Amino acid sequence: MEEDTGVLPRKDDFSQWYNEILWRAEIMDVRYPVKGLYVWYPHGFAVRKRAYGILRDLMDRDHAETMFPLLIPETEFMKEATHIKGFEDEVYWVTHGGRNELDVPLALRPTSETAIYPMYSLWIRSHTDLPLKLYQVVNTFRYETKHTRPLIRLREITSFKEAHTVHATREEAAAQVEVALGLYREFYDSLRVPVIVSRRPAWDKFPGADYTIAVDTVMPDGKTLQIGTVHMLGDHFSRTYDITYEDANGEQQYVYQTCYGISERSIAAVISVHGDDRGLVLPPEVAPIEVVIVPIIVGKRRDEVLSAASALEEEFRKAGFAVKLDAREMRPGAKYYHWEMRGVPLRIEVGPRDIDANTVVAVTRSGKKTTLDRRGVVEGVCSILALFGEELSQTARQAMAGRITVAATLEETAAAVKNGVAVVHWCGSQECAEKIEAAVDASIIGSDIRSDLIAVSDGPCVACGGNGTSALVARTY
RNA sequence: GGGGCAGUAGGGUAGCCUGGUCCAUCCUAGAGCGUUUGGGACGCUUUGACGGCAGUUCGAAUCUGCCCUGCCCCA
Repeated sequence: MEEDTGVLPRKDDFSQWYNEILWRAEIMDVRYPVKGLYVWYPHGFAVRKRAYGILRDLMDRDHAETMFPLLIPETEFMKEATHIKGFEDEVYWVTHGGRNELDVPLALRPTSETAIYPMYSLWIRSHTDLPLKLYQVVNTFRYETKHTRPLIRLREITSFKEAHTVHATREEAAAQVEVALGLYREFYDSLRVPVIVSRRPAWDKFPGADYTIAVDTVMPDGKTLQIGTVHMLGDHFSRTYDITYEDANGEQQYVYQTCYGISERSIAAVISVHGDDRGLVLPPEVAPIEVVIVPIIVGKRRDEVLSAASALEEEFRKAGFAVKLDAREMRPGAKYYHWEMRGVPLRIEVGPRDIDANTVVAVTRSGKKTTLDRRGVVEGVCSILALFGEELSQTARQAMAGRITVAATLEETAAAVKNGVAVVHWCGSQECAEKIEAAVDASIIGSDIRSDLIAVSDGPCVACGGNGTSALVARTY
């Protein structure tokens, strides 16, 4: 007997599952012949489009969208020392125009600080120009030497949403960090992806930042995935790029800056957190098709069923749903599997029995079956989808909660990180961090934890016994 | 960064060590025709490949070299 799950590996085998679902659900094609660059299938890109629509709407509340060039002259790129150190090993350089060598090599942006800030220096004159909050959604390039992986570790990040804000004071900039974190929380709430927010250790912060606060989620194999970062840049870059404003007293002052970003790792998170053995499970908010209508065509009532299905489609379309009528010449079961693999949240079935009874059958991606009265079907579907989204949030949240373990000893920590995230007490020293990391084969990913799933407390450092406070230890992507 | 395994049609595999035929093979793959359709339909016909570049050879999926790509494990 063939298994009904088809050929998708079980999600328990997460790595295999992830590799396969990407092409079976038509998210990414890995066969592009350059390492670390992958192709978005239209369906994957449609998910991206909706997710980034949400992100843009959030940013547009008080940021303006812009677009800076991909190429950065070496002379600008090399100005900020710590920033360069963080990126120089993974920068692609354009050295030729045609056959001629360029006088000044051009970097493909690994991130855009060095492209944007020289322009900020020109644009910002007075305190009335502040605050300035811009963002762009662009591709960036990093010559990754580690194992590349679609959507997760890329040489071309195709979907980097980066925001760059400028403020008159350090306090304002610090406040903006909190605003950004709030936006990112909202974004991931919409994607139904639970997150943990924490401050990265000093050695793991963004090159050139005062501090970095990261947004992580936990993948099904227990490793954490960083899916957003917010950086307090202080005045490091403004001193390097000479970004100053004239204050109310007529004095020149350096500005304070922040930057923060989200990439297509957000899509990897949606896929991985919600997907199951049958394929993708998409929250209605990001599903390119929210409702698929499958007509149950039986012999002589074919035309009758098809026109009933078309009428339904039209009704959903008018109500604003992303709806698809699947009128292909296939058996209904084959269509169910097809759309389940692609993550469609709700399937509507209409057949002769429904026409006779004046009903339709609605089945969610989680398998919940409801018979709806044909009249008021749109309202019925609305509430089913809203509930389905809520359930995704709850399920994902519980799954993440189950992967967080408080650990009091190194042995407990080592056991905890095999399943997910360990919460330990840590004194904050790099020496102890290294001890812990060596002992448990995982990394300190952050302290100053902000998560309603984690109670923060003080206690003896798990490595040295000195005064410590809660920190996260995990294996990471 | 280190190590290993692998690339054969849309997908999965055999063949390779030991070079050669008339034909690879399976599929939830493609095209066509017919009968079907409330959880992956069936029959018949048919299409299509050896990752790339060079080399050895009368002849290369198979041998040699280089390159590219993917996956797994370790740092």
